[in-house]
Amino acid sequence: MASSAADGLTPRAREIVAAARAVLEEGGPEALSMRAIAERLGIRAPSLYKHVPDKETLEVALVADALAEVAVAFEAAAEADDPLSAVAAAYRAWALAHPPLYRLMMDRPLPRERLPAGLEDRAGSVVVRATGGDVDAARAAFAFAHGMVTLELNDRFPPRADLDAAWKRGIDAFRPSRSRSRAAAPSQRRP
Amino acid sequence: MASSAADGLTPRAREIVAAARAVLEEGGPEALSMRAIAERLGIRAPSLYKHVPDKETLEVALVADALAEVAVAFEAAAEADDPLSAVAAAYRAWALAHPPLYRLMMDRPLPRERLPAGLEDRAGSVVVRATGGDVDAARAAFAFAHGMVTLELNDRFPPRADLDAAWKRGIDAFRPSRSRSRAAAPSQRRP
DNA sequence: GTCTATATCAAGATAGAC
DNA sequence: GTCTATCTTGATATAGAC
Repeated sequence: MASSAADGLTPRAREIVAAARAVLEEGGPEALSMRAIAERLGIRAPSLYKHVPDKETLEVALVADALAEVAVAFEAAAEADDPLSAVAAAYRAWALAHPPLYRLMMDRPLPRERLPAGLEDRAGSVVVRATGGDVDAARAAFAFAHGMVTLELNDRFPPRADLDAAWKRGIDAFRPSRSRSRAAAPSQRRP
Repeated sequence: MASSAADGLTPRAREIVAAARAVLEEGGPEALSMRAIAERLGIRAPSLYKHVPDKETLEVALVADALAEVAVAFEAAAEADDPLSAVAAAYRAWALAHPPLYRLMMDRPLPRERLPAGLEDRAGSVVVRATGGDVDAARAAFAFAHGMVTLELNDRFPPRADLDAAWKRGIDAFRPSRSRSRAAAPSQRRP
């Protein structure tokens, strides 16, 4: 649950990030105001600015923490017998456990220049390995998983839709397998 | 470009919806304020409320128009030799041509009770037919396409990523085909 | 490190005159 | 059908005292 400490944040700033996360996860994106974060800490909003320059810094910290957590979950799942299924399951589970944080992480371009170096690639390389090195399949699988999660979170499927079956159908489509034949040779370039 | 007229909106209200759409498409979601809509019409914001009850009604109308446009594009694409590829291409093209409208349509639950009856199903049934009646494949393909589009719109892929190849890889995975074998029999239920 | 007071801005919406 | 004036709310952020 906690996060890495390799960022440039003071201990008090990390407490503020933790409060921000709690506010976000409990109240959604609209609830994430400097006032609400301060209130959760028992202080006033202006006091936050002694520890954090602005709200955007908090959001970047939340995104970095989320990415790191997903990467950790992926690396654990990659050890399974069926890595692609396990990674997909980990992705789905994390997203459904943290909907507002997932949206904060995914609903806009990544602030790459403000993120720890290599963080983005950690999760990505796990997926490429899980598709047997096929980067096109890895990107397609990523898109599939992201699409399934957001459609699920946004209640876009019919009420009785069998989402487990849809997940399985998608994962099967991108799993490296001797039994699946395709016309063109799969691309084996590395990320 | 225009929209259906089967809604309960007066002609003046439809002009307001059109202005709202222009504001949204040109300025993004944050720009969509009642003030900005009014300004585009050369009037003041309070005047809008003589024609439209509130802002949410405008957003619902925009979503309904967007859904109808996508359905029309789908129905045209369904006539192609390779329906699934054509429908996917139509989806991608529409989304990339209207990013803020696409997000407005997709980034939250559908206001189903305020939408014209059957509108949601029109696009959905085209996809199910394009996957040969396999609803799991249809849902997976929908998720794949939605994921690709949003990741593309949000610049989440590496700068040099070959997205055309990823699209092809995904579509190939969900196309009904004699050459593709799977363990379990595909579900043939109808939506 | 926290406070109060305040600046600044912008949003949705209503009342009532014309 | 449009206007002005206004209400209400809520946001980020700064200044400066304690």
